[in-house]
Amino acid sequence: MTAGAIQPAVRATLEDVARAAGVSLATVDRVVNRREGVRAKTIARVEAAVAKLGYRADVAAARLARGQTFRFAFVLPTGSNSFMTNLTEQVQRTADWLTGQRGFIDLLHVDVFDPDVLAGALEDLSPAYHGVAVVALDHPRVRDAIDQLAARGVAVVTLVSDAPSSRRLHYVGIDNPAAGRTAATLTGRFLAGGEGKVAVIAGSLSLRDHTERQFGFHQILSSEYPNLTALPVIEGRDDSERTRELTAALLKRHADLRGIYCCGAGNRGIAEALEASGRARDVVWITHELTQHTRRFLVRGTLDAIINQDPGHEARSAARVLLAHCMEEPISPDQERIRIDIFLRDNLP
Amino acid sequence: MTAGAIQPAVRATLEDVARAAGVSLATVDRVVNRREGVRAKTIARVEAAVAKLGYRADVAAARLARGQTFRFAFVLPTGSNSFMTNLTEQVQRTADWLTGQRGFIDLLHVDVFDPDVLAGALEDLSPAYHGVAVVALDHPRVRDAIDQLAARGVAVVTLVSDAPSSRRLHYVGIDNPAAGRTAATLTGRFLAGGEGKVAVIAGSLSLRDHTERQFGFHQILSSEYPNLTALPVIEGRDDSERTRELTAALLKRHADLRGIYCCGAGNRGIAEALEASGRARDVVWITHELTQHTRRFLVRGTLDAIINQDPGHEARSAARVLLAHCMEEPISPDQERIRIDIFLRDNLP
DNA sequence: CAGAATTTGTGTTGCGTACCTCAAAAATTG
DNA sequence: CAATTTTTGAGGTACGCAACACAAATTCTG
Repeated sequence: MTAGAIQPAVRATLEDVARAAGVSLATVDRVVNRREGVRAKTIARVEAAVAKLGYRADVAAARLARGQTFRFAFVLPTGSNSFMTNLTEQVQRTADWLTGQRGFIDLLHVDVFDPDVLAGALEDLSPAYHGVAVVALDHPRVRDAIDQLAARGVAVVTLVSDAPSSRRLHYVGIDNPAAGRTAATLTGRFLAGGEGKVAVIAGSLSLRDHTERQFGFHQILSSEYPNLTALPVIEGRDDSERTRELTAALLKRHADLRGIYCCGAGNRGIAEALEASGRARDVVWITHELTQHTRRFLVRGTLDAIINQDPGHEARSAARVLLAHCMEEPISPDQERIRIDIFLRDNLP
Repeated sequence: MTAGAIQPAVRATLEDVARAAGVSLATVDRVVNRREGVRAKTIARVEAAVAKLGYRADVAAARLARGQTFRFAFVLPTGSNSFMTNLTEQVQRTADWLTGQRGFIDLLHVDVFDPDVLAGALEDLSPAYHGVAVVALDHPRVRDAIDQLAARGVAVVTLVSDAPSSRRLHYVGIDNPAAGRTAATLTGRFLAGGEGKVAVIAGSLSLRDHTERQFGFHQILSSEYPNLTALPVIEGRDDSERTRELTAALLKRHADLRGIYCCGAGNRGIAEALEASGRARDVVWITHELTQHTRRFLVRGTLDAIINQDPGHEARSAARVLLAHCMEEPISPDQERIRIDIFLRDNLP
């Protein structure tokens, strides 16, 4: 328990290992870097010394000596919804950090909603990139472009939105069906046994993440909360004005509308319609992504809960995964798993 | 939008800056490391060159050259509740990571519930430590021990449990009143308008985090959910068996018990009592910390929600804060803020 | 056992920065 | 303008490792 004698804060170096194993520095180097031409017996001796001294390569020195640098491209959507603006900002902060780690990020903005444009951008990418992070689209052309990059030896991670059957290295984002299920459970429980209708508003049903969310939502709603009836999914195209009109119509048509789940953007429209109707307090509204707007609606009580994915975590995780892959280092999956955050008024960060 | 001509992946070095500024390497070194004896005019020239070239020190090279190493002590509770076991494990993983960053962590276990023992341990700490992370206790002797460390120039961060009026550098942990409010909102909303009693079980009211949580809980419950009556707080001493007995008695005495909020440990006891009573589905039970046990209770439906703080984030954040302080680097507050996680069955990681 | 092949040792260089010394240049002062 | 102080330059060493060349020692082969 007590402090007692603490070990000196000095790490074993390659030289120490060489001395302990009774071999030369070059041999240790051959062993730790897995080069050819060392007898099995010697390898064992060196590895024993490594284990005994607890040798760990000094990453700073190693990187310096290697002099490698890595270039990554981050391909994000053009357009300006708050979440993507936020993500862009976080990617920039991550780029700053990476600069200190001998990594470089180029930020490209393309219209990711158009498969051809997105695929084209990926195909045009300079072969100088060691890795690419892309907000993907689950579409044959995009998958193909990703596979081509992978075939060229470029590490690809999908960000926020996945292309599951492609040869991407990793997906950095939340489990969207689970997010939908979470929204359904919150809706169902907040309405605790009451009856009525629940509306689901998506940006577009051609976006995989939106469909996955609404799938998860319906799954739980129908199995666990039979007293609630889901209305047919409405497509708001992530546009506030259009979403406002649709929501207003919905409220007018269904006097027994008890809940709204929005699995895309366009939240400002929903808030306006809800507040104008005077039913903001009676309708349970749950949406995705913490932004300056959704935060305000939540604090005000119009919005009941936010399902969130943290763009900062996502940007950093994508960079870490790419970097680790390039340096042939392992990644720890549960540190890279993106959480589905739930925010109520009380636990807003 | 297109890839076009990308910059070479080479960073500007100190030499580049020297050349661009038309001064020698030594002068650049004096400027960037804020040493004495450089004219204001020259400083400006160098800084202009730094800005123009976007020079950022190579952290790897800098660390290597400095050759500094840092020693930190992490003082955690003895005893074996799941959360603390988990935290210990995460501190060990953080220690692994830190080793690569020239930092060393010694793990000390003491009985943090005894202020004298904890204060004694802090006082006995070797002066060789550059920083200390401690699961603190808000008690005069402990505060004093922390202040003494701070006076000696040792950076102290409190971990999970704070000692607010001490001279600690930083608190790494959640906002406990907010966590209590979150629990109250969940309880209130899950019971949506129903009437009845709600029990609050704490480990001990002498633990600041527990009292803060129950304070937040009561605050929201009384103001927002007047239909729910909070019973007097019960102290389970974080002991499963004792908590089981208390819960069983509670369930027996109050037929209209609708909710249980446990702001400490001892959850296995609550689960047993609830399941034995056959009222697991009717009573909304909310507790803290995701562990193997609480996860099981949540999946099974006995438990309704978990308020969580991520021990991995906490351990890494504490290490980052200590390291940044030692290297006189700034920290970014919102990256170090520990989130209050809400886990339902659907969004379990 | 000679010759070839394999394994190991010695030695060097360079990565980008920190930190140091000493001398040279420039600015300031009397 | 000389003497003094301040500022700048030149140069070196060290950090721990990677990467390489080449020589020496060891083992294997015919």
